Amino acid sequence: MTETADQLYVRKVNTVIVLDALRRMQPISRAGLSKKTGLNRSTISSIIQSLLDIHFVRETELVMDRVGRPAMPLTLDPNGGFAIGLEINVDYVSAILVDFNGQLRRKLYRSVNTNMPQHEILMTAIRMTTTLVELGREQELPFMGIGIGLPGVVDSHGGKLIFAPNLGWRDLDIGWLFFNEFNAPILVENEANCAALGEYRYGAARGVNSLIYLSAGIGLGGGILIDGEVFHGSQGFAGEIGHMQIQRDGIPCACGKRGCWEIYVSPRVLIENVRKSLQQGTASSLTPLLQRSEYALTFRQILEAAEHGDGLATEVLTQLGQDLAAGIGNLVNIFNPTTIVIGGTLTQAGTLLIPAIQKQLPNQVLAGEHALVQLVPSQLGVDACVHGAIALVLDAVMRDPTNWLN
Amino acid sequence: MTETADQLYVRKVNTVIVLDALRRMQPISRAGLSKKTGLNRSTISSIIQSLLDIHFVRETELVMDRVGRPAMPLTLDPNGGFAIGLEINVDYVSAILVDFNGQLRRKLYRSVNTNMPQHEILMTAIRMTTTLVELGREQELPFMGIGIGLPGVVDSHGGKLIFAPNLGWRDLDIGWLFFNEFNAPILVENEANCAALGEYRYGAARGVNSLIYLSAGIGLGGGILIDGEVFHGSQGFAGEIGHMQIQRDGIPCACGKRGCWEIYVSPRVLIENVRKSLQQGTASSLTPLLQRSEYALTFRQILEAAEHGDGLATEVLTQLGQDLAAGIGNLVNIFNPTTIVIGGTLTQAGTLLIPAIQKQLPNQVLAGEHALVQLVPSQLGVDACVHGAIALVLDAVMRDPTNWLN
DNA sequence: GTATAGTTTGTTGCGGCAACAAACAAAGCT
DNA sequence: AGCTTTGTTTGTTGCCGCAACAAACTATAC
Repeated sequence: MTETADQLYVRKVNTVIVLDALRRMQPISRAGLSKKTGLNRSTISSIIQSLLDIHFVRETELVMDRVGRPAMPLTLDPNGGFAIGLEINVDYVSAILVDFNGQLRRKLYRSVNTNMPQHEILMTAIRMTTTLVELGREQELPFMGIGIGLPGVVDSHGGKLIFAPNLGWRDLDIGWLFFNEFNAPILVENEANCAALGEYRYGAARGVNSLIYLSAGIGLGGGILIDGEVFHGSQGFAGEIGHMQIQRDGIPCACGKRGCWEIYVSPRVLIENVRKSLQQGTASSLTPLLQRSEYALTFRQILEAAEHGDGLATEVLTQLGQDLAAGIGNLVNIFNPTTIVIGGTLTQAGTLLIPAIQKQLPNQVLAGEHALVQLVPSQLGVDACVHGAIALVLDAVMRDPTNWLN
Repeated sequence: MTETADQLYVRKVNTVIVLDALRRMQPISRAGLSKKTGLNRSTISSIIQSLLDIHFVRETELVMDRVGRPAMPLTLDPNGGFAIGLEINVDYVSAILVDFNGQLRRKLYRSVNTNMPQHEILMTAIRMTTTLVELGREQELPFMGIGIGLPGVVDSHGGKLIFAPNLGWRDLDIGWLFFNEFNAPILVENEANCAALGEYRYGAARGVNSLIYLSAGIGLGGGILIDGEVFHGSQGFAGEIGHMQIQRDGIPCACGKRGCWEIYVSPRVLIENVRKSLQQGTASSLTPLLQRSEYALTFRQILEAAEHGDGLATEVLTQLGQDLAAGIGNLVNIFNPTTIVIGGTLTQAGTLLIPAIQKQLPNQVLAGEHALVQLVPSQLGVDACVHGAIALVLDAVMRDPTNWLN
């Protein structure tokens, strides 16, 4: 049974249109909103009045720069409420408090590791969230909800974590857990999807409503946005682009297949390969680093070596670029997105790799130059996920403000 | 500027809901519609009256099978209008006339070939369409539009063909051409997308609103439906799954890359491979066929040979199954669709290959058994495209009946 | 066989609500 | 003073939900 329409529905639709226009074009006057949305001035006035009543919108200072009666600019009211964005990842938990107008108010960060038992990590996350909730309450702001980003397969509709291989977690009803604790809307989403949403709302792909976020670190995750909405597939398992097979008889992957994309482009695997080459005696400026400590080699060091002309580093990174281009080409052929955001550890390689891949792409894509894709490095970095989590909460409120009116 | 809501919009939304419910559940009474949609009986009565007026709906015979006042069953009225579905392909042009209730009234088919100049093929298509339009007009039905399916990259928004490699056509404003000729709505779409829509509305995947249609013949095309809508990507180039690279150092493809999926699974390439093996003297029950004529070998013959236990045919088809499974696995990891429809020439291999692939898929998919995908052979065969073209037209009318009311 | 009760369908009139149009007040600019 | 633009007020229009009602049938008792 699809949602039927009546007067209440009309009001809701128009309120959402006004809120969205306001968010994107603030500050803007009632008359301006009327022009932008096509709604009558009197209608705008009425809707704005409802939004003023609940502190979703506030008036600022009259501006008298033109002929005619001066306009009263409106903005989203920071005092409308607050949302919390939370990311539980393999080596850290991060949480932020953001007000209704999208301003960051507080940020918390704690290191964790996979040796810690599940409940300890969860308790850490809950404590951090509690701190932020109390902070928001002190400022007398309504609490709008918590967005949670997790590194695994998520049933975002049911608010459950299905499987997080790198955490070693399985079948955890985290939505229920947090709802019991905080009694507010809880929105759970895959980490890469969150990051995609974050870059779309506040980062490198602002306003680009068809994008793919590549989250390369330990594995290779993908967040897909179509029409500004996270793409889940029919059961919520979409976006596992890291295990796209690009070499049928390739290197075995932990997933059981061979030649998965992530084996060729994951920074972790790349570091491993460099280490092996060094141990086999390949000459490189990186050799001393490895001798100093077993775990010294980082992706950044390899990058710097390449920038200084090191042969091994350059070779490995060139190969990485080609492997990245192959997979990205496949994605473009399949999705034809406007933008691809390179996130995770790979972001660091942005300036070095992106131009090379960008140049190579037309050869990888059937539509050639027609299918213009913009490759950009992540702008929010590790914060992309928590900001996306915030967007989950605020979007939900903006899309259905009914519960908040009156 | 998003579409704002007012009373007219309310009426439109509810009319669409009623039409859709009616299409799916006909015959159904006003009271039944009220229960199914949640709209009040009086509202349903009012909307149905408008639809009766324009012959979109008709009343049938009272049924008196239960207690209470007998119900008046309603159906879509075939006399509401007619649509034409057209497919211009490499070796044939096909056109059908269908009434508003989806009933096939007439079907035309003509062989063409790539030696014919573009304008001759177009004239053939226009003549066939003219015949059908006249037929519809004779029956005094309103003309609702023409859907056109083409084997190439299409700008469906602008109604233009961008590039059709197998036809050798490029930059053809076919929407404008047909609009000038017939002065009715013209909807242009890629052939595989049309077929996907056809199977979704009338064929093997009825009601499954997340599906991928694999159109394997000369190349390998893909039609993607998300939420029952054709997925175009940001510029309309999405769905080129045939040129997904599954073997980075694989066989060179006509597109310039190596190891594209379609080289491994296209029936045409498969036949070529069998022919080469035979010429190199591999023992097989197919050898006599090849000796009879250079062009005798068909996909069906290879299938039949395999069914009779021929070694070469079995080997080649087993390999095909594995290659299909690899690409399908990638697609499932990326899209997690409910259903994948195997169309084109490959349909014939359905009973032989599908069980094998289905069994192998959990190994190819990260979510394993969780991501349930149903593989089914095409039901409409070569007619899938024209039926999808019809759906394009009828869906457009059903989604915005405003122009037809009054 | 007839009368009465009960059920379901579809229609009608009314109230409420939201958007729109038009008229108007406010407050500046030229 | 006239013009321009903003925002409010008032009256109108159209649609949906609600509740009452008529219509038309079945069920059941006598």
